[in-house]
Amino acid sequence: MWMGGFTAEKTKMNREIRVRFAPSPTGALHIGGVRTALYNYLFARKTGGKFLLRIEDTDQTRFVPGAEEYIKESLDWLGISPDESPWNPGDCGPYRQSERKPMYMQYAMDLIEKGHAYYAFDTAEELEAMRERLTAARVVSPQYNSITRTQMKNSLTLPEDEVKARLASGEPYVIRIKIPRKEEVRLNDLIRGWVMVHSSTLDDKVLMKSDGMPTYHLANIVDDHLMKITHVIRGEEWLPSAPLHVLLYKYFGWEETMPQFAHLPLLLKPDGNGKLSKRDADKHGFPVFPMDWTDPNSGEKAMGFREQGYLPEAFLNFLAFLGWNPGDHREIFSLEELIEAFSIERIGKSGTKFDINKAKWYNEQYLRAKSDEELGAYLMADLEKEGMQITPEKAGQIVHIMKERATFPADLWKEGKFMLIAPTEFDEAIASKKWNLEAITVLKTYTEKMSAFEGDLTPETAKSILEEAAETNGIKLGKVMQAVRLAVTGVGAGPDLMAVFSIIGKEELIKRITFAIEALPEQG
RNA sequence: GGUCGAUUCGUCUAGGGGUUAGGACGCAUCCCUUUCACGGAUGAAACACGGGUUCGAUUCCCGUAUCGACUACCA
Repeated sequence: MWMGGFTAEKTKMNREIRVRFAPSPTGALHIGGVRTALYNYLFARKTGGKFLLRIEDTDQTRFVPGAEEYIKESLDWLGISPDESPWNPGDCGPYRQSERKPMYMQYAMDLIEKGHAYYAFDTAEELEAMRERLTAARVVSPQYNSITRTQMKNSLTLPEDEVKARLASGEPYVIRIKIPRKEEVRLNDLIRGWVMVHSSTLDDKVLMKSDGMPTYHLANIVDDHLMKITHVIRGEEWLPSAPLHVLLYKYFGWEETMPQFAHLPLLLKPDGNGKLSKRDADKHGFPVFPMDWTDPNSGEKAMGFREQGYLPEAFLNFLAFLGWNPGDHREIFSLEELIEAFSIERIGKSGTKFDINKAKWYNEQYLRAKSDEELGAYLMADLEKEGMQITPEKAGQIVHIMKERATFPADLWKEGKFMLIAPTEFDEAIASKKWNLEAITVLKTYTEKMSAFEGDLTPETAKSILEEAAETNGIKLGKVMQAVRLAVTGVGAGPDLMAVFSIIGKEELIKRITFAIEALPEQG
């Protein structure tokens, strides 16, 4: 007896840590779900445990084809693939609840035998009538509970013979949990501390549906137990039903191995209030899903972070900091560093508003850290789509001067195309201010000197020739620089001009300048 | 309505009985520079309110307000 508590603790502590991510395949995986998966993954890696994925598809009416593949691909893209899953099963399969269907009824029956659950035969209409009656009587929360169940059609009110007859006749029924009238239910949440709820505020939730499938409540307890889950890390929206789950563990006699709970703060809209939704994405023009998604039923499209040009490591870093921080001032974390620094204790309690600016900033940081070779490959791929080709060397040179000003890989081409395609139009505001006789004179001299130049056009040689051209005409280089840029690029802003010249090359440079002088009328 | 939860700059947050309340994003100014960007520097910007407890509260307690989640044979 005196050792009881000790052994229980010991048993608990010696168990291998196992956590799970349990999404429903009802559509694209929401960013909040991705964060939940990430925290589960980090916790498992940090503790040397296992990260499993279980598909919660007990609602067959909400099944969406492709959703499961979407979940898998999203996690793979981010590099946080589960150790055990439907497509990579371990010893606790199956990993789809629909495939576990035969397992649940015996547990529901166990509860009935113990007197913690009962059959109910009420139709949807009868339930609706009950709610209306209660609402009319100004009952604060109309629900199927210890009081109202005495007036409903269930195995608690019906004679035993009739219950048997109804069951035998194949009449549809559900199995409900019998919530005790007076009991304090408490749980120690890893993030929120002690949460206490009185059982009188709970209702007799359905455990087995009339289609023979369990509800989430039954299935998640049975499966977590069978899959030896030690920690349930999930969204805050589950907090209100957590006491029900605690009660179920107790009634099954599984208290000793009941997982610890950690309810994550919600991801909120960037403006106003409320949970982040697809509507916000459409409204603000940023994604809330990891990847593009087209709903197979409605045809509705949603954009993804991946297709928008977010790098997986940047997205991951951003996501990790939505509700968690390492406690110091570091901001940039690789997946390995996140694992090293992660702890549930440092997850915040309050909801987190979604700020796409921060996501962009992270992307810029990671983009700049990439090598010219890697980014050059991006650029070459983009160019190929346009039917153009350049050497890896040239691609490397271009991205080298472009990456400081890009947010997404696609910007490399979008913002840098002027280096491969000559301008046909010129920024009028710059032209009217800077395109004058002095500039034209210098540019003419420059093309002459450039034609005569034999050798490597490096940023340095390009510059010294330009300086000579200005000096020859007794003009200060700074005065005409903007015009020179305009002539070659068509615009007034961009990366270091001499580096651009070196990339463009001598022949093209002369062509562009000559064209500009012909095309642009001299201003005052 | 009920139950549960949350509340530090605009946003993400650190901190915690005595601090000039720290950092990051964004914003502004300046520097660098041939422009823009990068980078650097500087600046504006916060403890929801009211009561306690205390020598002292942003920090602890209690209320209030606000916001949110949940309240299905959905998860």
